[in-house]
Amino acid sequence: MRQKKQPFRRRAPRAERQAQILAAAFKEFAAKGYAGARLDNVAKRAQVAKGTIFLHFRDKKSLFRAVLRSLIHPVRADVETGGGECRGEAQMRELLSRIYAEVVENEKARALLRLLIAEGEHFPELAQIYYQEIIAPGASAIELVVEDGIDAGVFESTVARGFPQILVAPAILAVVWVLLFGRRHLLDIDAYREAHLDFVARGLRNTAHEDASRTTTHLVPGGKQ
Amino acid sequence: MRQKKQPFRRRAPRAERQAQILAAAFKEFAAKGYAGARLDNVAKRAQVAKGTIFLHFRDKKSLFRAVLRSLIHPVRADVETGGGECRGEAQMRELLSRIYAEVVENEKARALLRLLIAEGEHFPELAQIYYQEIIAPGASAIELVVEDGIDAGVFESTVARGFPQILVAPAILAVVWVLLFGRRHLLDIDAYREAHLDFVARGLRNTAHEDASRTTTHLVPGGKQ
Amino acid sequence: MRQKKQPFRRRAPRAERQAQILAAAFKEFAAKGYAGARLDNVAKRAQVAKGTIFLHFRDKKSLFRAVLRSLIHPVRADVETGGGECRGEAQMRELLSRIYAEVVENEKARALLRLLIAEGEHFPELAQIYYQEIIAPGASAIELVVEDGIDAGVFESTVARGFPQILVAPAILAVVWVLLFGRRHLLDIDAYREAHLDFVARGLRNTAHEDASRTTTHLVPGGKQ
Amino acid sequence: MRQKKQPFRRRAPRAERQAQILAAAFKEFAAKGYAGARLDNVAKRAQVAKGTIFLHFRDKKSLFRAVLRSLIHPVRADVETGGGECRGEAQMRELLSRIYAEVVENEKARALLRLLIAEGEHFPELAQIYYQEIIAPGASAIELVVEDGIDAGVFESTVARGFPQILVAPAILAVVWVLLFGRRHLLDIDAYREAHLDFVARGLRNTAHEDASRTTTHLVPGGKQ
DNA sequence: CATGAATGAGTGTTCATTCAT
DNA sequence: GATGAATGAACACTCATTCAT
Repeated sequence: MRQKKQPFRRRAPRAERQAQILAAAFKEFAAKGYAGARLDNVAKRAQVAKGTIFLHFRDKKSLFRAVLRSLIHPVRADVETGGGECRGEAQMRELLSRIYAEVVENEKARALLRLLIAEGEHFPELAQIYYQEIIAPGASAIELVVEDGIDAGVFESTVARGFPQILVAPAILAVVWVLLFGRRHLLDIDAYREAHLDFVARGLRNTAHEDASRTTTHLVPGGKQ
Repeated sequence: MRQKKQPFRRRAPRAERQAQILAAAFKEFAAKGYAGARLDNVAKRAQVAKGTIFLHFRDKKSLFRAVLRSLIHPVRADVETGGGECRGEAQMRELLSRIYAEVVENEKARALLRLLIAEGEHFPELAQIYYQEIIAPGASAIELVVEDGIDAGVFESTVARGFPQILVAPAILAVVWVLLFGRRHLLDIDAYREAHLDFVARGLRNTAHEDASRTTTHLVPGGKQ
Repeated sequence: MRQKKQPFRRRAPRAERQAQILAAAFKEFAAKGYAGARLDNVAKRAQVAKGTIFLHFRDKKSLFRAVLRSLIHPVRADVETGGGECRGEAQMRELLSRIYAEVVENEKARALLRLLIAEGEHFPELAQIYYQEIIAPGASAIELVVEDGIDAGVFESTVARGFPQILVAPAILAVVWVLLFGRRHLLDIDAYREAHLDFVARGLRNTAHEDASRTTTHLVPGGKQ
Repeated sequence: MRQKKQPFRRRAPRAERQAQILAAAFKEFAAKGYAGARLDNVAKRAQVAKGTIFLHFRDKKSLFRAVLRSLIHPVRADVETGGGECRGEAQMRELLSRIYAEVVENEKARALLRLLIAEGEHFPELAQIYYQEIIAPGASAIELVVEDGIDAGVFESTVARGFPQILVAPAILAVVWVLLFGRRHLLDIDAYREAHLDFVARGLRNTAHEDASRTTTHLVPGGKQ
């Protein structure tokens, strides 16, 4: 908290400089795509000389890779921070709500998806990393909740098995929607999320089981926006 | 000043030439994105001189717009060709199956979505057209089936109302999945589609109603691919 | 004068077509210069297909040459149409006035000069033709009047001899002025011409001679425009 | 994507580089006109990479403007460096002689005039600058000398008033002559100048005044060239 | 003859990358 | 290390010229 008296360094330390550039590059790539981005602009945004970029990154491709990697990791961290203690429908609702908060309503996560969709073919290892770091853990988390619910008898056993994607799909659609239509055809995300959660709950619910879980509906916080 | 060699010219009707160029441009744009595409390559692919492109399209942007428009319209046509005579679950299954055939398993439709996600911000009118021609009619079609099912008493009335997107979302996720992971993490589309249809059916079904519609399951053709 | 009933030809006869193109090309070259002119525009202005130009002229250079030649000849004709019967100052005034009418106040003649100044180095034979057809005869005409005036004792013998250009120079300056400043710094051509004529008259006048010629001042018509 | 060879770079101070490019561009524009000039050639002449031009000038137009401006200013400076102390005819002779030295016999000034005549319509602000910096001051200088001569009684008051252009016109004609005919029809500039000065002197001289000023004739240096 | 679609070398301009300072 | 001037290959786009129709 106290102001240090600039101990020794003339400029920002290496890591800080790198972070500056990454942040600037993210903005530029997100706005223009890989091919459309100009390193001149990145430098300007980072308040750094153009040549400096090349001291930290071999070339434009490396910079792009570094940017995407730097976007993937924090999302992953978010995904991993564990869930609460509840089970069944409530747990599923909580999990999906976290996905809304951390992906759908997170501009960086949306930009990441856009860049991966747009350029993924030319940077297959990034899609791979994304899969390993985000998709696979996410899918596992969902499957875990489903299995647990089945074990507990509150979820029907046969539905959507093997395809946890089906349960998150509406969240992904929401991301795509925002990417495509942005401010033009606004989606009421809070209402949409609730509809999604209800639909999933209904789809999973074991109809043979006594209908107690229903009561937990809407107990999920509304999201920040 | 300027010398010519052997122009080797063949006159094709205007529309044909234009179609050639559009097809070539589609491939190039789909492969490289807007900024990454090279008109040189488009010309090569179309077996046409570079200058010829500009005889048919004012500039790169116009060509891009024309390509996307030419992709949107056939999809729209597909969406419009009406469904069969059934109602309720069977009709919903048929409708969603058509979406799989025409969007998920249609490379052009996937490429269209990729390009719109990638460049939509720079060509907002294209996203708008896409919305009007594809999204809005698609959503209406789904809502119609839902309303009809509710009227017939076979669908629960309260679920996913106002958000038909939720019902198609898994199909869109499949598209995104293919765009992101392509051959790397193959999705068993046929199985996925069935899981999706079952889940939707389950989610919509009016549990108070006698359970007859279930029998129609799996009557849908497996898709081409 | 009577309308012929289109004897046989389908299109304009060759010479007429050629004249159309020349007229159009003149406008385009005058407006844009040689390098800046576009044959597409020439064709449009001539209401002819682009290819047609090449049926009448080998290439752009030939067309340019033909245009300038077609401009030079009529001016030459104008210069040659003989003068009146007067001598001395009155004759000089008449001669210079004709130059104003035919060169300074003639848009085509001005455009010709501009094109020759601009491109003359690349088309030396055109400057040569211009010299032979316009400059040399013009200079001779002036010298003739001067010699005649000297013989008649009304002009001083030693002045401006060998350099008839000096006497016309203000007219040329007027052309250059219009080319440079056009509507921006309008020259009152009528007043300017009179000042020029007066100055020349004064410069030539034999002061030993009785001052009778002075009376002819301003008897020259004021020019059209 | 893009590979570099051996950049062989030498850093010159910004102004020096700019001057290199301007000088090269002047040569190219003077030789080919605006539209005919090739920036490739400019770069070659300046021994600079093509891209370097755009580091110093936004585009071809800007470069052209900068070239013309850089030509106008020194001429202006020349025009301004004041005259001697003499008056009347001698002063007029000195003034006109300076115009010969600085405009007629100065290749850059001639090229400037050619470019302005050729392209002035497309760069009206340049003609305007030329007017303000060169034509207007030049005209004023001449008028000053004329007025002064009239006040001193050595010049006739009514002649060429309001049109100082008439007095310089032969010098401008000489420029145009050189531009049109160059080496083909050489003008003996020294003799021409003397004829011009004599003619002007004669035209201005107050015949009522005692004829003393005549003695100053031919005291003017012959010009360099 | 006339047309105008087609050609492709050649333009102005950009921008990732290098390197002298 | 940091800078930003310099590079030049690569790009979008032009336009004189050709020739099948």
